[in-house]
Amino acid sequence: MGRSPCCEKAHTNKGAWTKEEDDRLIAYIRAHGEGCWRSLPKAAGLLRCGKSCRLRWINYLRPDLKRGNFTEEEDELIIKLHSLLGNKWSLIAGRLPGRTDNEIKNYWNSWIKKKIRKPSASSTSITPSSNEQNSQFGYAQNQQMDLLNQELATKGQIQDTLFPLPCPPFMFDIGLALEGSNGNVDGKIDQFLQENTGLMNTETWQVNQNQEMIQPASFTSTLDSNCLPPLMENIESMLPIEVQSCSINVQGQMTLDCLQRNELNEWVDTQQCPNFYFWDQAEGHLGGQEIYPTSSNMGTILSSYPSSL
DNA sequence: AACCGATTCAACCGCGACGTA
DNA sequence: TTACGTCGCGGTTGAATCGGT
Repeated sequence: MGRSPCCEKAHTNKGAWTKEEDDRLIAYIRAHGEGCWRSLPKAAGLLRCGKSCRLRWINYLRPDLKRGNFTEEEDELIIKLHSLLGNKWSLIAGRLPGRTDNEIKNYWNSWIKKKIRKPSASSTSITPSSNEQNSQFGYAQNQQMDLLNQELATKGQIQDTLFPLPCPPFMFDIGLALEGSNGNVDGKIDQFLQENTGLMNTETWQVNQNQEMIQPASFTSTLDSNCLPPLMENIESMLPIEVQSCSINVQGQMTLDCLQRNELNEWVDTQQCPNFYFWDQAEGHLGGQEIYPTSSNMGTILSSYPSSL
């Protein structure tokens, strides 16, 4: 026994919406407002699933939608937000008035594909990763990765956006950051962006001199089609013993949960998750709170662990 | 003009989160 | 605590369109 269907599929239309259906939906929502999508189709005289109505309205019919190409500013913002939020399209869309999560997702996916497929003369070697997700593309993953990285490294504006920090870039789990935010998601994201994009200035990060600065073009490891840049740096060469997952609570305080490396590696292996960044001996401030590598010589922040599971 | 591969984007699907009884 | 209903999200699909030959 599975989940009951969200609507009576036998009596619902699927596929492209007609002008008449659009008109009915618009008229109904103008008269009654959004909400109660399940009952809306019947009330509006539509032979559509409630979910379909919601999607049509949100992605296409809403009067406040901005149509047309993305501006450079929007481009930059999307990249910046994606580097922080990952595939949280709805959160990203929330920062771009008039844009929908679906639109941004499509845009991102086509943009990344374009980047990956762009030909290039050179191709430096990349250590093949054992991660099986590398094979999810039907082509030479490593080479394409390299091309992408080269492009990113040479595209000044985007690079500045992606790597504005004197410290290694990394990703946070915004979900954790927002935990307990009591609905003030916008405020938290604003705060989060301020703290982590423009943002973390030179004073706030002091990377150990022995720590080789990570250059964008040197990215190795995995990349899925939805995540840029790849943020796992040579996990096999990590020094390790002990790593920590990092989350930020609503007060901006860091919560560090220690994980054994084995445990981490096991988890990483099971994930198709390039959203990690590791670094040694990083110290600095985050969320107004000082960060120091703890007992081990490796201060590591994991993004997305394990809350996104 | 016709064909065909590439790209775009609207729509669908399944699942998790959340509220409520 | 559990079961159920609803909503919203993210991944995926496939039809339409574009662009090259």
